[in-house]
Amino acid sequence: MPTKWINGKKLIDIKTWGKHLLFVFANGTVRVHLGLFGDVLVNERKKVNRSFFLEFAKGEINGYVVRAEKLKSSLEELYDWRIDILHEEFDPAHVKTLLKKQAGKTIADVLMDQQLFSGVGNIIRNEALYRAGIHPLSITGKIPAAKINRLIKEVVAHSQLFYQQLKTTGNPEEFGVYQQEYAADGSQVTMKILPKSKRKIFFSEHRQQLYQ
DNA sequence: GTGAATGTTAACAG
DNA sequence: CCTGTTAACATTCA
Repeated sequence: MPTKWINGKKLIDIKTWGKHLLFVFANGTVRVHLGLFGDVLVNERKKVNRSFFLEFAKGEINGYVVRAEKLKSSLEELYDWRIDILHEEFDPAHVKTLLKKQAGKTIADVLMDQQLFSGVGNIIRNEALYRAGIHPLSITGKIPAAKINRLIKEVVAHSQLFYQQLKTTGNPEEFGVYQQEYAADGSQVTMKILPKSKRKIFFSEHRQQLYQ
């Protein structure tokens, strides 16, 4: 990534939007995405080459196996914080209006759509659906409103929990359904590989209702 | 050594 | 042109 434009500029702010990590400078913003294997370390280095770094008078930020690029437009233009599941501006009502346009898709696909639920990944998808009692292959438009409300609540609650666990212990606690043989309630877990994304979904036939 | 894993996107096929 | 599929990226752990 060309970094000349940052040289000598002051880092004003660090923001996040879903899985995007944003370093804000007066003359532009750098977006860093960790993908599957990425790491960002502060005042620490690994042996392998950094794919991104910021060096300050005191201290440095190092990115490994990350994609970094300068944003082509302003933050306001690119990011709507009403759909960022960990942001204070997260707006369930707004998300629900967006959901109406996705009525025909499965809820598993919709949950991973970063333009609806920015920040949801495969673990949170599986865990939130289990907690909400919704089968991942349910058709979004067929799910009762109360269940959708519950799901949105669980998405936020689980991502907050996940974040706290990673922050304190560095590891997620035991999952309720993800990569489990038996779910938290003791019921048998089924695993399926989604056709398009090839990602694995885990669910309990017993506890998660299929709406179709 | 093998395979799979918290993700996204470019390239390609039809 | 639109939709869907595959490959690529490159690391760590079991």
